[in-house]
Amino acid sequence: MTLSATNGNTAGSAGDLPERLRAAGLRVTKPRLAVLRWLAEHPHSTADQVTTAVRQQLGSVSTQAVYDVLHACSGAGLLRRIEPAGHPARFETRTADNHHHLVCRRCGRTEDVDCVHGAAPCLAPSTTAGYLVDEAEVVFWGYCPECRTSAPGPEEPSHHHEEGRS
Amino acid sequence: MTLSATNGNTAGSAGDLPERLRAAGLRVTKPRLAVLRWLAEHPHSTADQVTTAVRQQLGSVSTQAVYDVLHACSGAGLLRRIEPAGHPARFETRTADNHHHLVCRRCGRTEDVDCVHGAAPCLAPSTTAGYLVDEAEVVFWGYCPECRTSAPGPEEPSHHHEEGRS
DNA sequence: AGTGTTTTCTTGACTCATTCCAGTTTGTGC
DNA sequence: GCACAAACTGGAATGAGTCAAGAAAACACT
Repeated sequence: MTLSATNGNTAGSAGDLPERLRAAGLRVTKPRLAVLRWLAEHPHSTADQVTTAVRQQLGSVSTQAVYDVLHACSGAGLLRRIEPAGHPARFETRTADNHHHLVCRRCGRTEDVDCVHGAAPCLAPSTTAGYLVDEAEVVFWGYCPECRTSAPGPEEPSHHHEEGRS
Repeated sequence: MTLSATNGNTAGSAGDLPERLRAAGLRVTKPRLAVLRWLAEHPHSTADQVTTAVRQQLGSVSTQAVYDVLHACSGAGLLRRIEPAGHPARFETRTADNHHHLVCRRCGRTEDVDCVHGAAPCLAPSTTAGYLVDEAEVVFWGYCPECRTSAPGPEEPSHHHEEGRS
């Protein structure tokens, strides 16, 4: 753990990962670095995708380790977890700004969407029913470019419901 | 299985359920009536809660039957399914209007929220990345009145069957 | 009403994402 | 270097939901 430092941070997208981990009070381990590095370049990956990628890099990593890393980093604010209904959870490194997501109903592909008003215009429900609201999550559902053109696959139970939304 | 019919529709809150089922092209069965009747009075119930309730009314109903009813009615537009991240799916009978939801992070309790004041803004993502967007889902996360006051313990499974209130 | 056909319900096994457990390894502060 | 706690391994388990084959019931028609 001495000479290999070289900091081969080619992308340099997320700065020093070890530093950020330490700053968050987390130990610097190979699985964590690999997970964070992967997600920095491949946002919105599922736990499964992360696991596959990390295994290719490190040789062998247990499923549990990946979930643990994802949880630890999510809790520490290094990662954000998004769970589109009907799809496995996805993770991203963009945690600072408030943005929403665009999710493909069919393949689950997810993209970031900045809120039109920049800030958080959606954070004001008309009635809170006594709830202490701390977050407004907005998900735009649709079909990604690829799924739009490809034939109607297995997913897609023919929802023929088109309501003008509000 | 003969005389017990008597049509004891005491509640009759949502109009003629059999009529609505037929209008939707679905057969009128006891499980379906029971599920719809329960959901009309207990919106945002989980499949498990519905199953428990229906079993108390009809004696015995299979899990599969409940899921089938929920699916059939969702597909026919009689029910709407909501899947808050990290919580089992919930169902409601309000399908006509477009409204959003307020979900308790701890117990999953869900309430309706009429459209946000400036509703339209969020329905127009700044970038669609080529997606064909057909729905904007808004979920307000927070803590319900009960969970706000109760101990700040971690997640509470709260498998309370038959929550007969609302 | 009786019959037939289609849809719906039952039972039970199964998938998938995720978590729990017990034991071992590894990073970090001393 | 040493020790301890945090992190990882491997495997089994959980919970929500689905699939499949056969039995039962609902609707339609005579």
